[in-house]
Amino acid sequence: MSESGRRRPRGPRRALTENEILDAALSLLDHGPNAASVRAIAARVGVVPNAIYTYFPDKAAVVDALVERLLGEVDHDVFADRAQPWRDRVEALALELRAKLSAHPGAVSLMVGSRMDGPIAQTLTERLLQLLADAGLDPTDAARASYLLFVYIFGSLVLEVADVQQPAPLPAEAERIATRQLAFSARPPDHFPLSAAAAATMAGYISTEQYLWGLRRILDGLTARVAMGRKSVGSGCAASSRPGPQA
Amino acid sequence: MSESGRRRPRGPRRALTENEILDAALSLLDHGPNAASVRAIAARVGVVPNAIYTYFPDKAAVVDALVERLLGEVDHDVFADRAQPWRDRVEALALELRAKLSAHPGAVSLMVGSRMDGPIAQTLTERLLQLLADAGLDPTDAARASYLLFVYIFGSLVLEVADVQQPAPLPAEAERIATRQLAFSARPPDHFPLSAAAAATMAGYISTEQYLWGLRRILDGLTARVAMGRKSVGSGCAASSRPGPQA
DNA sequence: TACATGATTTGTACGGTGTACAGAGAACCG
DNA sequence: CGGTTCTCTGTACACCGTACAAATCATGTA
Repeated sequence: MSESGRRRPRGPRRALTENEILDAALSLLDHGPNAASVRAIAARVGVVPNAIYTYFPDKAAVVDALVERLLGEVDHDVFADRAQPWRDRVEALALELRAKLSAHPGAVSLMVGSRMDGPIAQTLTERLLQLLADAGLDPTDAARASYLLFVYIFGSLVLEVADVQQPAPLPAEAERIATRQLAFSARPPDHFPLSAAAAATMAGYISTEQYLWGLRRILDGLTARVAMGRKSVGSGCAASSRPGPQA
Repeated sequence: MSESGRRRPRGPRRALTENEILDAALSLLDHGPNAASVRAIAARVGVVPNAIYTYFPDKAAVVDALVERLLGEVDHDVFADRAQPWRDRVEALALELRAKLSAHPGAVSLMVGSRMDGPIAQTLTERLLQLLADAGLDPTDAARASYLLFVYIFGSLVLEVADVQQPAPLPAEAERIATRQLAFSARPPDHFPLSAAAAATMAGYISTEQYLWGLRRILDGLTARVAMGRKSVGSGCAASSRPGPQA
């Protein structure tokens, strides 16, 4: 509606688009969270630093837009498919978010402190609420549960990228686990017997397996609440043909 | 043991202690996460900036020490009391951590990216593992559960401090809720009906009540797993492969 | 007592950051 | 055409973390 009467603005044509700037920022972020300075971005797209401020009011706006763009890349296919079991849908969303965001560790570091309340984030929230309603949660519980899931997903990501200080893209999962394994077993075992004993598991903290384990415990907690009260959500055990969580 | 043979080092007496530096940093952090620059800290304690580097190798070390100190302030009374019900102990820890850390929002922002693997953090982990063992979890599950809880507690804190961009100490909880309430209800309700309907609950996201609600769902999830015999756990039997008709 | 030693503190300096501000140039309008 | 309005450039400022060398000082030893 406000699109139709669009006329070219007064000045010269812009040399860039917002997306080119975000592209540059994103690729720079793979060299560390601090690598995406305004100057570096500008150099990357071939303008002087201050030209960036014609596209975004300040750097925070660049970060916000970047986060929105990454969120926009998540695949809604399974997540939004109300014919699928709801647990599978949550897992699909969680895995998608992790995949899309942890592919750019620097961006995750930056998004801490971002408000994440753009339209795409809102859409994701809305869909998640829908999903939880499908699962039988009343609106209040659905709202609380959506925040709980958000905290879990986001918290996992933050801790995961904090774990590696490397600028480069995250090393392979197996390698990171081995590194942590070493670090843990180097700790004095007499002072922390349980930690030492759990070293193997703890070394594997940062892994898709642990991520899903935690997510499933949360879903169990939400399910338990539904099962024992509220509506009697009839029958249909999802039983997702997934392999048992035991490794 | 290595303390006994301690002799004064060669040079002049140090003008400060590490703790004074941390005090200064902590009080500066109440004016925003960026307010605790090396220069500002130095000015606060009355030395030239570079003097700080005699006490800490770099700024990251200051942050690490600060985080350790905050963690050291948590009260272990209930948390470590094995006579108490284990859920109460977890809640006590969670509330203590939130209280101690969210009292300094700037510090929370800084601790993102900190490794949090100092001796005090280790002690907390060890105690948490002990607690979960008391709850009946086998060592592997206890390790996973401890990380899950850590993610939840830490993620909640990060999102909470990100929610207010204010430098000052966090406003009262009621006030923050009211502000969010307003912001939410300003969103177009036609595009996000569920979000709009859940606005009241969502405005209250950031609250002790929501914090405990989520924590209890997680504990429920862990408990369910213990209750039904941990090996064979299929999944919480989740229902709803067929969503109800459109809302 | 005198001196060498070594840690502490200072001063200066470098390269980096985000961004405010003034001006040059290009595209549109009347 | 002149005027308006936008984009991009150049310069500049205040701040950041910290490397480096010189100055200061309390000690251990001669």
